[in-house]
Amino acid sequence: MPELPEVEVVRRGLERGVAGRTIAGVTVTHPRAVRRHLAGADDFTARLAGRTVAAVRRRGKYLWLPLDSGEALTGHLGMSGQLLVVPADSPAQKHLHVRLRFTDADRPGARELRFVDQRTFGGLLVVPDGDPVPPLLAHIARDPLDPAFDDDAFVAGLRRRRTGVKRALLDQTLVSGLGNIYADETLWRARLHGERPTDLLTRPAARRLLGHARDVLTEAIAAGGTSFDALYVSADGVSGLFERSLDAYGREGRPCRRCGTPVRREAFMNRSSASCPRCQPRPRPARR
DNA sequence: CAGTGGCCCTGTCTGC
DNA sequence: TGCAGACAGGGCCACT
Repeated sequence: MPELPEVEVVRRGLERGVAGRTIAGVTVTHPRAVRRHLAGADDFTARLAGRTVAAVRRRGKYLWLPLDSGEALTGHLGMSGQLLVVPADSPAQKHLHVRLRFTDADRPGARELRFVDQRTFGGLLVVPDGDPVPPLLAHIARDPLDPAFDDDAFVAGLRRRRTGVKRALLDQTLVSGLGNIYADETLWRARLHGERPTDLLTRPAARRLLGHARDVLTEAIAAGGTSFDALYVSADGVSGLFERSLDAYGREGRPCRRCGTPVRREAFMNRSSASCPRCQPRPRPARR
């Protein structure tokens, strides 16, 4: 479940592995992987051949590779997507969908870029680049680790909404990078139930919430991300170690690390939320 | 217009 | 043993 920390770890791996290299050719073996490239797989391939990767950038959970053509190879990992930099002669992964070979492919030990995705929620496409982001991503808010993130605008935007705080944290147009794991972790640290109404949060509480989000994202990056299974690995195939630091997510029934009360699990938006019943009491039903 | 819910996918696990 | 169903869930879009 790649969220900001996992995507950032992948970005760093790609920066080391493919920045500055020139694409020799591309093979799409599963058309669904490029379904968001509306002009089709052939057009996708044609726009990449011969282009040099200038950099590797990220906003929220999106990655993009600016090219020397003024376009950008853009990708989202969805739930199970992987971008791997592996030896060009290594065996194909089970769910290998796209391969990018580089112009140094004839050199011994040459590595290529592979997009592997079991659940096919992720995908790649080529779009016009832009500053600070491709227009395609203009609706994605900055993430809390972005130096240009506007804390005051976040606090105001959060309190202006009329919804639950977890929904707001997951809304990538308000703040990007958080998914179910890090939203639950942020709420646990902030001692807030996810259904607390956003418009009733005080400014200091909203600011503390943001601080906790920043902390958990930063710590998770340092740990290499969270890997529950083999579905998330870095570009070099390494699993992250943050799972052992999780306080809420995936800890249903186990004692809260703060107060010992068993962590609860509740249905939420066709998925689930984990929280401490004592540290994070449900809001009173009566409101307004 | 903001908020909400459905849908897309496949592998793994659980229950009957 | 086998099969059906639940579950994992980010982003987009339709609907209210």
